[in-house]
Amino acid sequence: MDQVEIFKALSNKTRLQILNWLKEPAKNFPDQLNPDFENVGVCVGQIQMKAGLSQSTISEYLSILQRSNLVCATRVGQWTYYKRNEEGIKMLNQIISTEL
Amino acid sequence: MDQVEIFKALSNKTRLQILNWLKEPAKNFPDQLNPDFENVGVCVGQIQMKAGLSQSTISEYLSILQRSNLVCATRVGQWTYYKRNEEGIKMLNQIISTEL
DNA sequence: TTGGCATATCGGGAAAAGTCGATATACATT
DNA sequence: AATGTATATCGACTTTTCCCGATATGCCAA
Repeated sequence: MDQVEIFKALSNKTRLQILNWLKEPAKNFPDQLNPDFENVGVCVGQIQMKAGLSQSTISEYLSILQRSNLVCATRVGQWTYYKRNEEGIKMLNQIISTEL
Repeated sequence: MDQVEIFKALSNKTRLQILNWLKEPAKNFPDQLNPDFENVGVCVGQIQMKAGLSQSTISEYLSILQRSNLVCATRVGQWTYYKRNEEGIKMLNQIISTEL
């Protein structure tokens, strides 16, 4: 994975916020309906409402984060749930502390 | 310092390379004339030659890195020497490992 | 199978970043 | 003072990013 792409993914206030919100889904998305959301993640609509940007924008932001392995997605029925990809984030930490 | 700005500063291949080159000035800038360059850093012209972009572009890139506390500058006569700001880079590591 | 949601993708307009050449500034030498 | 050199800043142009609304896709329920 290209380092530049990862940093680009992180170069946006909303995307950084999403990553942060997903640290504590229960706290940040109290209206979440899916009872299993702690495992599976938070659906796009919830994130969109919280971010206050358009549906298409948030959908794209999430796929940008996904391409950089910062979040991962699970499709369940008509919903796509996103959660942090702690593996990828850990790897980023290593890249930064060793290669930067 | 705004996290987004730091990530933007890192969202460019040449700027990442500069940061890396400055890890080992002696190795990466063998034509360096200033005998004290290990302490003071590498001058803009040397970095520009190595990067192969225009003088104005590199000058701006260096000030972008400086604004994010990733490098620091020392003016000596008509030269400006840049070196890594290890303090700032360490702080970035902390930001990333705690806040991301 | 038709309609209704949730999400993804497409096309576009506005803003920001990338990059250059030209010019300005600042210092050093004659 | 005049010239030369190193760096910074400016103005312009191109490419990329930021967002949006509209449309497409995929799934579910009636």
